[in-house]
Amino acid sequence: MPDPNSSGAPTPRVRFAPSPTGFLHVGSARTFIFNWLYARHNHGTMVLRLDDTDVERNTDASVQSIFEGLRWLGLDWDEEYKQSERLDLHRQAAEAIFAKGLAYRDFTPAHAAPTHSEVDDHSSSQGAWLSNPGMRELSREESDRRAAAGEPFALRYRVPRGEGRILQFVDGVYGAQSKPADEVEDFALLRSDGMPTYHLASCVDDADLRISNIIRGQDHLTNTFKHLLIFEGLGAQPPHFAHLPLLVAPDGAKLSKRKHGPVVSVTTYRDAGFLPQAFVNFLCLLGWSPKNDREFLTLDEIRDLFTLEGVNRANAVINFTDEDPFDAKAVWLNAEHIRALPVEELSRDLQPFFEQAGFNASPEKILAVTPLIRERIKLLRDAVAAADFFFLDKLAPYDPAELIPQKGDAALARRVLQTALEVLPATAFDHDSLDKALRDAAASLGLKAGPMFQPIRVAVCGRKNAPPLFETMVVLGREVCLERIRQAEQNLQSFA
RNA sequence: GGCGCUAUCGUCUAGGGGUUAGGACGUGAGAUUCUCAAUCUUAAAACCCGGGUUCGAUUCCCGGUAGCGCUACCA
Repeated sequence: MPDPNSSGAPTPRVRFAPSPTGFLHVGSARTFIFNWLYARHNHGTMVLRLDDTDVERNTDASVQSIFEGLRWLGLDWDEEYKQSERLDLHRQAAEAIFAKGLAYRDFTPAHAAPTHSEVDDHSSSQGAWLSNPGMRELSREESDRRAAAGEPFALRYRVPRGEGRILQFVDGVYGAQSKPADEVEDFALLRSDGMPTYHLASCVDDADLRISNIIRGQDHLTNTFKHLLIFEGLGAQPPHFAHLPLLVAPDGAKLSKRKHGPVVSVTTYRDAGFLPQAFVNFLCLLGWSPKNDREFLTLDEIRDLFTLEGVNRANAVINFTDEDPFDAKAVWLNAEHIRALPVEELSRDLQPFFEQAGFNASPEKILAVTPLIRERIKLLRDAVAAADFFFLDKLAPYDPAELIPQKGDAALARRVLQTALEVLPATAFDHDSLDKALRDAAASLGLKAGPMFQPIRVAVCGRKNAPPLFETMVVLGREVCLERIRQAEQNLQSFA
């Protein structure tokens, strides 16, 4: 294994190991991002591993969705594995642990063991469940005999008892962690159908793939003690662990598809017109800080600044409501990234949104429109509503009263439009010429800019709020502008 | 129930034994422009509670409370 570093220090290997039981979750995406940042910051290797040992819940659609999400984020990885293709390895490992006497067969029928809720119900019961009665003590002979007879069993780790053994590790985020082995239950390694559990498969693969740093959600913090035991059973050096604070909903609950809907899926952000770099920027700021008051950051900057020391320990709330599904800060960051994008690039990103809206939008036209709307949109999809009048052949119907400026009446509005109609045919359609011609016209009418431009703006755009008038007229062209102003003038006639 | 983790403005966070507790989003007010947006200025807004330690705690320690996690033959 060649080391690209000249320093001689081993290069870290990290992994992102999603289980394909649903779409790519924003929490998973963040875990992926943090792993990526750690890997790339340290010139290490990023491994993607599909943890698909739960045959019941895995789906191909989910695998597709996860890849789709990851590809959208624009972050790469170096190696790729599927846990389901490594079953033999897991079983061999289980066999080896069993052979060392570090695991035992538990013939208790599945579901016969007390569940969590049952333990809760029996408020009289003290402490945690540690093992099923009798199973740990079964003699090897009897165990072998029952197994040979075909009786189903789960394989459980024989957690050291009564030795006063303290399990410990130093977490990259949470610091020194320790727990008496006596408080760790005899967790399962193999299910009664012979399939490895998450704990086993995960550790075996981490060991086999020589993962040096495990960066994952804090929900695994206490599981780590079990994992330490498995690595020990494997005779492998445990990797370094770092746990990330969880992303939670505004009500403090863990994000879930069932409870919170599509806002937990990264494709929802993509479809709404988030830029991947903005989304990544936002997610990084949830639980991590560069500690220098900077918030708008490029991927390169984040990668350079990223350290585990900058990771926070408290859960982070991602804000959303039914009316407003996106965190305001995410939206703001997106607007910032939109404005930071070169016009050509932004206009390319906008194309699919215009197409989806059914507009006849050529790349040239979009390129011309982009600078006019780029400061007026927060999400890419906002462009459709912001720029519709550039692409529509016929303006959507609007209230002619809109044409009348603040302090004025229909007669004034008509005079403005008529004047524009007289002046425009002889005016060159560039910014400066329009500016001069229209301002001169306003002066001749004894009007200020506001009352002069407003009727024209509404006539041309079909609404009061729009991009700057002259730029807009240039893009629209003389014919369209004249036509729309004529139309507006007529609307006003019938209105008065 | 047991074990663990966490606790600074509404939210994301910086800070740390003595600070006017800093920044950002959002919100209010104002400035500016042909509207909107952007931009600028500005305002309101926080150290969970109780005990220690200390000359002095928001910061360190302990306890409480709350939230979250684990406590599955889910991951």
